[in-house]
Amino acid sequence: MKRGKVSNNVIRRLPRYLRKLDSLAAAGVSRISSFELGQQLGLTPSQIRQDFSCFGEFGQQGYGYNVTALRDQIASILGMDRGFSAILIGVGNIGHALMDNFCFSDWGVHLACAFDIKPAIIGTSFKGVPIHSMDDLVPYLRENPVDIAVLAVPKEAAIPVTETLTANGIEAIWNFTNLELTEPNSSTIVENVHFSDSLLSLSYFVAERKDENAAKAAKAGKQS
Amino acid sequence: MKRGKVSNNVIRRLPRYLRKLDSLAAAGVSRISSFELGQQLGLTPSQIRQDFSCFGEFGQQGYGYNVTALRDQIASILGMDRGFSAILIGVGNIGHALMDNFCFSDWGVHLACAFDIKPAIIGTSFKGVPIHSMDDLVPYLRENPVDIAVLAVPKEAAIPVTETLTANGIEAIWNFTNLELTEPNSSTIVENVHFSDSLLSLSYFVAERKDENAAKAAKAGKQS
DNA sequence: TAGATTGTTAATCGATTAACAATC
DNA sequence: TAGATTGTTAATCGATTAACAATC
Repeated sequence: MKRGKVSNNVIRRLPRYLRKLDSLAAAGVSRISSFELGQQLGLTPSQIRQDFSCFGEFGQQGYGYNVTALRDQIASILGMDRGFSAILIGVGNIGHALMDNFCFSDWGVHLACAFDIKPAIIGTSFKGVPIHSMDDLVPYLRENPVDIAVLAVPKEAAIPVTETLTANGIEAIWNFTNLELTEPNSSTIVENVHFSDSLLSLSYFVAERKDENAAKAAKAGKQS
Repeated sequence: MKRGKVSNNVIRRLPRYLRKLDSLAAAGVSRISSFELGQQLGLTPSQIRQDFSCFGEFGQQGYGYNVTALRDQIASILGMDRGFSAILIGVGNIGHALMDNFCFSDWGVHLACAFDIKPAIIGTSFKGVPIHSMDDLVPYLRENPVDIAVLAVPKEAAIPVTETLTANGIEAIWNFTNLELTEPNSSTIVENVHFSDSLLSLSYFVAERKDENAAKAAKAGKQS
């Protein structure tokens, strides 16, 4: 597959394309043009065609794109067909919520097992995923190929656990702690899910909206 | 406060600045230059100064920035000092995890109460946050100012609940469902936390890394 | 065929980086 | 004061949009 230097912006749009195409397919739509797709996603047709052209030629002149074929191409670009394996570190609230609600297999990722320190849950399994002791983490990593570690431990444990993971060959971390794990010197791939960053962005937009409304009200008051 | 058209990129960096400044303050650092801050965040000093200059002049020539003063400025820009109120809709796994782990007040947001349909938890409270019946949602919205609705319901309920919220004056939604709520025609502010998008981006980078390594290995093999 | 729509090249726009006078 | 570092203007770089020949 063609995969020259692709910008981060493009990569971040791919999952949105995938979701949209999934829902189009579910709705029985079999073909779509970049124009129509752009309408539905709030993007320009040009941008959509540019984005796809980073990876190949998936459309047909005069016709557009086959929805399921395009979906499968994007799924493949995203690595969904590679059977990546993941382990979950930390079965607290957020870890448990992931095991319970988040269907890893929908996104082509196999959640092999989880690790925790709580004796009450060690040795049990949840939805078919066994929960091991943290003591077994290093031996496990030595014997099993793991592509992605899902980090959902309390923040006190984040740094030492991360060190253990990287020291034992983990190259990608899906980080649910509020800490910035990305170290400039490390080559580990880190994807952060920072709830607080997200909430604060929202808070910014709410504040902005309120200021605008207040300004409008003040102006209207002055005129009357 | 100065707040002309600020680009989305800048807004998304603000929470990172805040976190870094918080941790610098916690470490006892009282002043920092844009150069040093850039080093620690992987940004250029120019970009940092440009970003701040969207909102005012927070530094001092020859000195740099006072860490706590700058932190407070950014907190204010993000609306953390406005006492925004939030309600949580849906106390399932993810909703419960938020109530348990996520400290809304750390980010200046007051979580007033939660709503659910499960009789077993209606009327109880968790960590001081009362859980009401969904039947009480509309009356509640009529009588209480709510800035942000945190949407953590199962995806089947997402659309009708969203309609109820917007019909009753909610202007901002923090969306934890996997659905795209952003409708082009609606003026509601929506901030999505799409776990799947995040995982798929990570998956992309892992796939890319593996391809690179494979290409390197193939090349090395050919040479030997 | 004629109409539609792609993939790609060129033009525009916006964001990042560099440079520097102002000044603490 | 001299050195350091800001805020801002100018230059560069990259991403988005527009245009269009190719072609289904």
